[in-house]
Amino acid sequence: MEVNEAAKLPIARPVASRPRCPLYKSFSELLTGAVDISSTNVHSEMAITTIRPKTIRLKPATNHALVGEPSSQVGVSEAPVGFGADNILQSVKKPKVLYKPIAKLAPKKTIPLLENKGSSVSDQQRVIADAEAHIQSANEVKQQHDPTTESKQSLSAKSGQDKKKVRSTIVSGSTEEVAQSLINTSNVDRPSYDGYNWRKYGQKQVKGSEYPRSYYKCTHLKCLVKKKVERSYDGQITEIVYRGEHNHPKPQPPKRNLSDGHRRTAICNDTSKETNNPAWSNQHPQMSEAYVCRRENQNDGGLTIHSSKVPCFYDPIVAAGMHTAVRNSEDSAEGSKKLKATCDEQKSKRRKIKCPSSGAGTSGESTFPYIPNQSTTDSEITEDGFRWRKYGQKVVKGSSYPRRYYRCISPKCNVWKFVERTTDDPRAFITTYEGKHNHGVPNRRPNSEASKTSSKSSAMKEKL
DNA sequence: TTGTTTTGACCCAGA
DNA sequence: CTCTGGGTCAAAACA
Repeated sequence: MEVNEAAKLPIARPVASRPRCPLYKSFSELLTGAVDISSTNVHSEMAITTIRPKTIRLKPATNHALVGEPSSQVGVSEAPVGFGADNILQSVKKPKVLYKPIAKLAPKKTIPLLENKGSSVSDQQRVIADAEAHIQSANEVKQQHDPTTESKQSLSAKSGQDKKKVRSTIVSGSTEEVAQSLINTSNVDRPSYDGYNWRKYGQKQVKGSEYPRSYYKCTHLKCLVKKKVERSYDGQITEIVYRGEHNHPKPQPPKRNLSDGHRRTAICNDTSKETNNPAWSNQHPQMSEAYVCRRENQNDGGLTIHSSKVPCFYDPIVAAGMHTAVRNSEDSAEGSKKLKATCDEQKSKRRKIKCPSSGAGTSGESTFPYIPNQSTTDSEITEDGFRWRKYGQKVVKGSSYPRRYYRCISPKCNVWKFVERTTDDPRAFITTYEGKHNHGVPNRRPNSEASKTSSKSSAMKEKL
């Protein structure tokens, strides 16, 4: 006790403040990234960080910061994709660096720097995020790479690549077609992701997870829709859970495009910019439920949906992407800033909105929403590391494709998910997860198929 | 000036 | 009743 007290003295309460340096992302992000990148360094740094009077954030000396950190961030956010680990390391080494860049979405503003040093950070991030988001949202791309392997690779090797490369990588990971679709989609704005604008109203470190969970509200005045973004303890997957239903049309993405257009261009050919987005949003205009998008490669031409714990090669990316995806809405929010005109949503300062029905939509509960008539007890699916059993499928209004429902086969686990095809592209799927696994991933795939099998066995063991 | 993000604190439900 | 943890609030800091 005494010791603690003593220790406390020097420690001031951290004050909520934003990092001025683009390099430094939000704490959560940083934390996340740090974890992803190198737990070791992170820890040490973290320790240092903990004892700070205030949250110290370096101001972005645009120059220096950008050089090392942005990249690092970039790397982080797209670590797999982008910058070399060196950069990251450098940033880490910096004495002042309180936070280690984490593989995560760059704070809106870092992205541009990353990609186009000329453009604003936010742009870049957006771009990246968008791209990823699009990718994800647009289609769940198959990833040929073993998730696990991927993640590792992403951390180390990928860091050296450009974001573009990253994207390409992603693409490559999936079939070329997919990749292209991804690219194209990626070109598109994020907003298209879900097409709504969101405001982050909270973030919390969730027990059992290395990554914080973020809470977002729809910025629309009368809209009570909320969503939360979460990453698995592996940090591999991001989970987006939507609650409630939007009682308003989606904000128009277009302006955003204009403003962001150049970025996108940078990232990809912005041929479809807005258009692409629409794909997703249009197709799922009313999805107010929880969705999680994951990519996975499949040879069958069908998409494999990663459920919540798929370690993706660029997990960070995926996560980031997921994040971004999730953040599309957020992005849009940002875009909305600039484009506010577009959005009818005028946000009043923090209004207290209580989500009446957090349970609205599917997300509220963990019970399985859909009880299949059909006795479709398809085989188990282990795409995300968890084992799923298809228990039904039905056609949802607004969608021309049937939605397939799966639930975790773990006896005590109420987690369920449904996969919905979003576009004409058979590989494009949106996976919505509901609930949280009350158990670990059966097995973590090391790398390859072999690992898969082994993982299965391990999973079985765990179950036992 | 206004909206967004960060983040510790608070509230409440469940164990 | 207490403890734990998730969800939300709201001041401060920023853009």
